[in-house]
Amino acid sequence: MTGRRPPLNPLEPREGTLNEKRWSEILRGAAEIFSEKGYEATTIEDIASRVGLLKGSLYYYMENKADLLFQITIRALNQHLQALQEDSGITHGDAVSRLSHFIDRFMSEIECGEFAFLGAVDIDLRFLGAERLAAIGEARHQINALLKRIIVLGIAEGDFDPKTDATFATNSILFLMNSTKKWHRPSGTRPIRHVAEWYKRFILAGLTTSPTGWHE
Amino acid sequence: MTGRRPPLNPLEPREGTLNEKRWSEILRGAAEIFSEKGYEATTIEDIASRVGLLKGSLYYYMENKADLLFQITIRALNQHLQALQEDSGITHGDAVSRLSHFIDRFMSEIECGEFAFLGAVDIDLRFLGAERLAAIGEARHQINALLKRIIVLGIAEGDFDPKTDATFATNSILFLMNSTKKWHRPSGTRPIRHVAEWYKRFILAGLTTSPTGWHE
Amino acid sequence: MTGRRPPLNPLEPREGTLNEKRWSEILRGAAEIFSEKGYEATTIEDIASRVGLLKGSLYYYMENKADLLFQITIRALNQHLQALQEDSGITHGDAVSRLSHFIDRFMSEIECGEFAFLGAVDIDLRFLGAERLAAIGEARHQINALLKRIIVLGIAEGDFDPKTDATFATNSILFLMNSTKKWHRPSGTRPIRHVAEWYKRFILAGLTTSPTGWHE
Amino acid sequence: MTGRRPPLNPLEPREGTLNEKRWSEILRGAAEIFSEKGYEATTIEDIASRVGLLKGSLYYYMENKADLLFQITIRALNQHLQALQEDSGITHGDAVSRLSHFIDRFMSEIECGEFAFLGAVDIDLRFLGAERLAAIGEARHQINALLKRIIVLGIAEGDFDPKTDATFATNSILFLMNSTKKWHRPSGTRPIRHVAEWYKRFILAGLTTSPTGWHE
DNA sequence: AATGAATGAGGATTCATTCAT
DNA sequence: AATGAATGAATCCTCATTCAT
Repeated sequence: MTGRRPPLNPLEPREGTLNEKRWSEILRGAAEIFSEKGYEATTIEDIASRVGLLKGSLYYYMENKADLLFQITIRALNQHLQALQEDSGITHGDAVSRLSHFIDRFMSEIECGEFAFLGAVDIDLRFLGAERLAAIGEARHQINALLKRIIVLGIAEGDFDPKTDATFATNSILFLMNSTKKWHRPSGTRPIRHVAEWYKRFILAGLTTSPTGWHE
Repeated sequence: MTGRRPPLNPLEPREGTLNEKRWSEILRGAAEIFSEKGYEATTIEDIASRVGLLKGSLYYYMENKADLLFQITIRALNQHLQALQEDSGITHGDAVSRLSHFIDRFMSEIECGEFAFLGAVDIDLRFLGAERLAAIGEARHQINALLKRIIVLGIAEGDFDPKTDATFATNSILFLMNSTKKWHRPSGTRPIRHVAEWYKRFILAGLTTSPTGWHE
Repeated sequence: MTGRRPPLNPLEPREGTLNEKRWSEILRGAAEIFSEKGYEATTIEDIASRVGLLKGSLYYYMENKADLLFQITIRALNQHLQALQEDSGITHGDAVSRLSHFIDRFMSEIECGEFAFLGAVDIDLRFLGAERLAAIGEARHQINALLKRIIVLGIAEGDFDPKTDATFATNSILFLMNSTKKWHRPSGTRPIRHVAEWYKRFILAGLTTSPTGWHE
Repeated sequence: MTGRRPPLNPLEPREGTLNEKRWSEILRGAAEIFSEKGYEATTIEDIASRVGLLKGSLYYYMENKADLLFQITIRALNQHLQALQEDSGITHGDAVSRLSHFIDRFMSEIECGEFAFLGAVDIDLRFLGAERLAAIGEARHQINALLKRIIVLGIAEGDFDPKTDATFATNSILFLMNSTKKWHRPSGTRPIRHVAEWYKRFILAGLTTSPTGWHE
């Protein structure tokens, strides 16, 4: 319990120390503003006042601004990953069913995960150091790998077109879903749920072996 | 010829008056650096020195930094739009063929259009004023509408699943293609061309009426 | 016992009330860091953690940062002065012998006095208020006066060159010895002891009446 | 002629570019304030306003605050060194005469060199990077070596006590002279000139072979 | 005695922008 | 057309200090 601890491992999720609730509030507040105005355009003061603190006080909790960006991103990714890994519909059954569950779960995270709002903009991670970038890359990779395995499975099972490039497909699907917040403004008549349904139909049809091949 | 003109219409493409070649060089240089480091992280000095000028000298050509961002974006979009509109494969034939050509042309612009590199990052347009944002929105809308018309046509022709929401589909396809540069590092064995082929197969299969419906 | 007392006399050695051992530890720790990094570059947190306390806790013992600097300096000077005054070799005998003892004692304080390390750098006292500066000036003056008396005596006794300006000589000798730590890194082959021997020879020869005058 | 040049060689004396006169003014102003208040206590704004510029404008000339400290120090040392090297009285004749000239010249630099005032305080160089510290160390070493050669010569010639440790002697003499400004406040009756005379007598007597040895 | 939390006044540095030449 | 010089507002971060518990 010793004030801001020394710059130990820069990846340390910084748990268990300090007022953990405050820290979460700060991350949340920062994430909101980052997604509203972008990382660079966001001022430390912006964040502080959203949380009801003074500029300097934030430094009791964080190392620096980039720290915030990293913690937010890694938290969001990890929560996302965990949610996917814990969903038994994703880890059991045939590939078509798994993929369907994957899309559902992924979209529901995008809609109501703790850092849901982050999806609205690509936050620029270039401000992070190499080590931190790597940590984020790793988390992303895990999600990627999870999906890729499903696709490979589907090809093996004969449900997905064998000509499918699993890497292309994986990236396409992930970026497709991640782009949702950029164009979709949820409304009563077209909630995110509908988009998820559309994705399922579109993606599954796109991957599925066409009974009758098509031109080319 | 006449030095910097008064703050006319902020959308004015600023044609004629000034050394058009220089201006293009500047836009190009700026675009490169913007996509390398992001808009905010790019300094006027960065741009100036890439073009071989001194900071202050840039102001002979431009109004301000955001000006640059706008001009680059609008140019890129307009070129993109024009290329699509002038491609007769996109404006003639059945929807399946048109969409196929649309994807091809779009991807080839992404690969070798004047501002191709821009695709690698979402450049943040929040720095632009409302008026300029609107102009960009309009250009984007036109591309969007072009594609949407094809999809609506395909549904009418019975080639695309009638349950398809044209708006969802349009956005999906556009964002899908626009995300390419974010994950694809072109290499000898998997050039962008291959990705375009994949997109065509994936998207068309995704839209096409499944002869035998699928689960749900 | 009574927490931090009101801002009494800023020179008050703060005896009694508080845990004297802790206070000494703190002074010692602070002195070390001051001499390592300089006064300004040293943070309260640096000091606190060296003593195993938390930033805020230090204020239970001290008034403020400058307080620390003052207490350290005045302690060091007083110990120095006392050591010199209590050395009978310095207060008895002829001037040559007294000066020789003075140098020995002074150098041994520099080597192993409680605040020996302070000598390595001139600690900047400009952060102290006038009153405290005066107190330090007074302590220094006493040491100065002690030495000066010896020199005057030596001149009177005819051992030192009558043309000697006692003030110049006093300052020269004192600053000479005080500069030792700035250039001398003690090693097995040239311990501080050797430097002290050199000083004795050099200084005494420098002051002693030249049997045969020299040029000028 | 391109604005503040890139952080080339951090030792570059930064000559020939920019308004050289301004740069000198800035160095001079900074040096004055550094010696008045110390490096850390000096604000960039302090310096700027002494030169009649605004805070930010200083950065047109310098890299950062430490840059200033370095340039000042290295300039002062180099001027000092040059003055010593160009004085033929120092490079010709017997050691006694050379040393005498050395002291004279050195003291006159301290009195009226461009950065004379610097002598009043030991400026803390810990803020400089390793490379710069090394450059300064080198300059100091040259001065040191110059003096040391004279002393070695004197011993060889039989004028200086053969028991003299040339390193000890060199450092003593240099630090002795450098400490002058710390205690001497020039006045009509005791100008620096007198101190120089005293140093010559004291130092030469201190080094010279005592015709009749003394105790020990 | 000690701590965790907060404060707020600075201070260094950056940079878009201006403008006389 | 281009430049060198200057501006000044903005921003990140530091740190001595306070204080309720």
